[in-house]
Amino acid sequence: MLSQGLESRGEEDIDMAEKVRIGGWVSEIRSIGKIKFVVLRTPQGRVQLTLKKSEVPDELLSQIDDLTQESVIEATGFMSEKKIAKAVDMEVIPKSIVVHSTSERKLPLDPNWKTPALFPTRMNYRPLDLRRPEVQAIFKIETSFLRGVIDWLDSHGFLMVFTPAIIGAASESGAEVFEVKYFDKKAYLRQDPQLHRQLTIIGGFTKIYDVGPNWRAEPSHTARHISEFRSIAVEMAFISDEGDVMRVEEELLVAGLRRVLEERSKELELLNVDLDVPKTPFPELRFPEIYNILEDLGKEIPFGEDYDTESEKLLWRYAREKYGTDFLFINRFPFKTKPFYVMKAEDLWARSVDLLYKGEELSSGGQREHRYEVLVSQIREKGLDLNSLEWFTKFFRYGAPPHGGFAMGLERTVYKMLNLQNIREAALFPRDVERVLP
RNA sequence: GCCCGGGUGGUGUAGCCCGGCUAGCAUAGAGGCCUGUCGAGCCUCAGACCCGGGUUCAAAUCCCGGCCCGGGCGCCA
Repeated sequence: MLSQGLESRGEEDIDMAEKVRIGGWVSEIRSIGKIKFVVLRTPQGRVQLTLKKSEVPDELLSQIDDLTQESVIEATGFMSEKKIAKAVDMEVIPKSIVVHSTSERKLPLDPNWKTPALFPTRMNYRPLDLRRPEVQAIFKIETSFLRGVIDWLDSHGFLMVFTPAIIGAASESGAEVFEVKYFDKKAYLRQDPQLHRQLTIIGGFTKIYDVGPNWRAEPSHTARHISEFRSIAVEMAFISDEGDVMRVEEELLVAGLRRVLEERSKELELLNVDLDVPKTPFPELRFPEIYNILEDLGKEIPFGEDYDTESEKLLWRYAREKYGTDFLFINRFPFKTKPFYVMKAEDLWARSVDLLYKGEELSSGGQREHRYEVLVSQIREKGLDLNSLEWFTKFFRYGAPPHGGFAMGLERTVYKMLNLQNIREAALFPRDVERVLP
């Protein structure tokens, strides 16, 4: 039989005449002479068990003597008639206590956060770190955001699909991928579900999305990169141009943010985050005008070249001042800096769109090239090997609609939304160059 | 891949520049006192210089190497 969740069990029992059964992690134990307090972290909030020597059996009191912080216990008792404790959500007079698990006394980090632990310590002992309400808030918000996005996509006719995570050919330019042994062959973990989304479109599904993991073997040492991340990847057919893709992207973001505001006001408050639903459409800046804007901001980028990280920050502040938003589309990147599959707008510029959020790249996308001959000539232009991409390009010989899409990094979005110091905060068990455990 | 910074009790820090008494503080831990809330308080105890080599009468402190970690750039989500 499946064990019942603590949350539902507790709520049921409350209905039955103030008798409660409540389980949780011991957050504090205080002994004041002939009265003892145990504060639990529970799904219902912070719950104080109050044990007065005159009111509870001696066995219970001696049980408390051996209790340690972070042990897991379940108590049965009654709601206190008057709640004297101010700093907790509920006060309970226990009748019995079951100790499920005793924690060691010296903790590698303190979930009560009296002495804040450093980042590596937190990640080394992530399960204890996750017990902190502020940390849990991040993942509750993440879930609500994703749910809002998915509901929007579903209600707008997008089909949820799952494209493969193991791919037989390193996509594009042989960028940094993780190699895996695949029977007697080599295979790779996908860095993006991009190419298979396109093939799914060629398969006749005209509106799809794929939420799943991606891996990058880039040795990035920054606060905004992890080696494994989730993306919300959308692809749609019969678009008139990349603008259609941008409209979907901003609406889906708004739907996600709106859901967060609806469901997670407590968590936002806990994290001290002011969240607004941005106005649509988001402002859009295009190359080559970007060069002039940057020059006015004191940044010179050679014509035809990509901009850098500093430019992203400059453009954010520029857009904030001019349009009052943290979201900004950058369109028409130089074709030479983009992959072979993007559609050109003119010879030099691509229908290739990034979405910046508070100065960082949330997503990349745009319109893809669907014409076989053009695709092949772009592969030649990039100096790539036609044969190695044939597994992908050959399907374009049998009917491909105009299409486009984007991939939005989930952890990145949450990291920027909540003004976190590090993207790793938005991953339960982050993977990076230094870390694959726990 | 390139560059910068850092490793001191369980946790978090001071000390390092300018080498020298028993390595300071906070918090957590152990023990004691207290019948209400508070990050409760007070008293006692225990607990640390990443590893290896060098310089020196003397190294947490200076030098070299290693290991581990954080960040910036590049690349990207």
